[in-house]
Amino acid sequence: MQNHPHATETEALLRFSALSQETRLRIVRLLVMAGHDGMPAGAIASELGSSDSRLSFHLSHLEHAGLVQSRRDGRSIIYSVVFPALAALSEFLIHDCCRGFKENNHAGCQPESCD
Amino acid sequence: MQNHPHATETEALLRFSALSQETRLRIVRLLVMAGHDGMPAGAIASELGSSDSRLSFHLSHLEHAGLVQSRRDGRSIIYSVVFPALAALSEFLIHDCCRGFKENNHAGCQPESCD
DNA sequence: TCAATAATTCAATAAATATTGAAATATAGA
DNA sequence: TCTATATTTCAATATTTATTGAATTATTGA
Repeated sequence: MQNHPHATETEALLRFSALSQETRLRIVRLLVMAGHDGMPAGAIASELGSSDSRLSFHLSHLEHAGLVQSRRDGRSIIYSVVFPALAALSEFLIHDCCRGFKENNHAGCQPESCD
Repeated sequence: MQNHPHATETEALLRFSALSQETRLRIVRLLVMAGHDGMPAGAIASELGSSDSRLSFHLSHLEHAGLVQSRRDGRSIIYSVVFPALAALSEFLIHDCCRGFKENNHAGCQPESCD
């Protein structure tokens, strides 16, 4: 991963791009629910009704973007979500919210806070 | 906008897709900093060093996705960010975090919270 | 080692998205 | 009304991204 508390622009682009595809967005949401245990690729495929090769393509896309990680367990490859990457993504978006007037409250920046 | 506290999947896809382009991501970040005052299209274009027609294309893409809104002020069209749409996007991602065990703490779901 | 299971890779094709510059629309002020 | 300013629209082209199914790699247990 990274040292930075905020993702770089390139990372953020890669990650938003990864999330902008139906199957991949569903994978991430499924894995968020699965928590740190994760799920084997095959289970994700059958849950989402996708072919193995299609899933594999999307999983490696997500992994390349740093949004999910994988580990082998026997014949299965278990995928799980990288929570800090998701958190960094919202941070990146709301960075310096409203001209930085609320510098200590980025994550919670609300429209009414910006008056 | 919407009644739902969480964006629908279709909305989320549209929004992530809108954010997965360099110029558009920069526009959103610029507008987040500008706060509720917003910025005229031309000022955004010169700030980002983009042609007018390119900016216009990306701004209408963002507006269609519900991430920015526009109002006319004289000859200028002022764009500003739709903060609730940004907030709903992270909510959508982290929805039912870790099998919903932490149902009252979605936004703050951390990897170590999921054990 | 052999057969079965789990997942990935590859190449061809299909589909979606971005860029460019010229033309069009809308507003403001002289 | 005329001209300048601000922005959008359009069509052609270029680029990126997704899908499919067959072939490949890796692991397990008999």
